[in-house]
Amino acid sequence: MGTMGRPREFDAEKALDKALDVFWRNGYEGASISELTHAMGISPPSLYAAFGNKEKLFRSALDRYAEVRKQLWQELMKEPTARAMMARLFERVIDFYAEEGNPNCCMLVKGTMSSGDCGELLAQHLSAKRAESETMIVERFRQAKANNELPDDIDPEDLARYYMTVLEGMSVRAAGGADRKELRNIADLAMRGWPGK
Amino acid sequence: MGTMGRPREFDAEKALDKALDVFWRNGYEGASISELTHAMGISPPSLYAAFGNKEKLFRSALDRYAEVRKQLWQELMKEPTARAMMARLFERVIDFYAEEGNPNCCMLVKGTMSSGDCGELLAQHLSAKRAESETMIVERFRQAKANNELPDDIDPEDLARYYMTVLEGMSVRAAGGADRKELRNIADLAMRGWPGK
DNA sequence: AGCGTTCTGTAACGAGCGCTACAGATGTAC
DNA sequence: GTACATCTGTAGCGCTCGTTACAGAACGCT
Repeated sequence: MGTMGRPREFDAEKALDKALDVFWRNGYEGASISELTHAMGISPPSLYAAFGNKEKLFRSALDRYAEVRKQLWQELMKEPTARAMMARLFERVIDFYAEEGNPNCCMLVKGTMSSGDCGELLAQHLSAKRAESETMIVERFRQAKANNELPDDIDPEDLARYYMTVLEGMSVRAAGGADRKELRNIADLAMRGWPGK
Repeated sequence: MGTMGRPREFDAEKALDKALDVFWRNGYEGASISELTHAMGISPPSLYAAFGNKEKLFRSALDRYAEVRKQLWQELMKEPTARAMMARLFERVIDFYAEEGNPNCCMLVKGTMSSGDCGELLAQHLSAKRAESETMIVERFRQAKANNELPDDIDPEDLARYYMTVLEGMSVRAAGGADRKELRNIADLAMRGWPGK
């Protein structure tokens, strides 16, 4: 069997990327089907046949966003020290938020704040995605502690949560119009507070 | 002239407080007129006669939110040192975010992330409100620097922006389900990074 | 060729949105 | 009392939302 019937005339992955862009910019509720179909270059029935419905499409877009982000972060974990890793992560994130083409925010943060009542399950999905990134940092910090890079009274989980919080705060600032310089100042002060032995 | 015609049968301030609660919990787009009127205990025409339209109602609710918040913060500025002020501010904000009845977030942060295309002017209004709070901290830090509480190479504006960012990040975490203990850990690490001389 | 399967666009569904026309109710001014 | 001004609820406006019925088009299979 396999490929029976009329084949689809659009690239599902490219269409998903377009949908991701719309969701990222407007949030879940702010993105309408008509705007999505227009950006994706397909008609509503094609969208529903390929992605189920609006919520499933959002989840797919979210998975794609998280996947790309995870891949970018993964590289940084190889930095020789946890401190260097964190400094580079700040740089990366600043570039990401300040980049012209992008919406100036993290999609996961935006989704968390604007999910509202649009589905408790959706909020859980978002929470899980954020936790994935945080876990990467936790593990890097555990490794750092084993290497004696961190004071004894610092819990890797707490420290990871703290720096994730700063990053999430920076996303709010960026969405509010903060420029590259302001973001860099924030990152500098965060790194200045790095726990000394 | 003055009071001609039939007098209104509801308390406009109490109705505004109810509207604030709905907007706070659901955001601007997520709050429907029917939900608002139901919570406020009035009918749509009364709402429009008293508050203009949905956007103006939101702005009024926002002003009220910011006013209360500003008043709470103002007290803390009297703390003897900037460091003590900041520590107390963290406590206050944690209580605020962890309080049962409240939505677990800052309305200004939520509004900033979920405004989307619902009006550029609205985003500016939100931005101005956030700036007001930040200015309070900047001035307290300026005063602290004059008192030699802060290192020479620390700019009060930068430091205020940094701590505001942490607070905004904490709002994101709280919205994502963080409990009091997690928030306290974040605040502790932020205060641990307080710039030493 | 003919059939079954799947994709395509058009066009529309019911529901909810923000908002308001309207008529009745309730106050002041004369 | 009569006239005017304002608030009140009902009922509905036009619109957009997410979603789908439907008919036609494009493929593999026999």
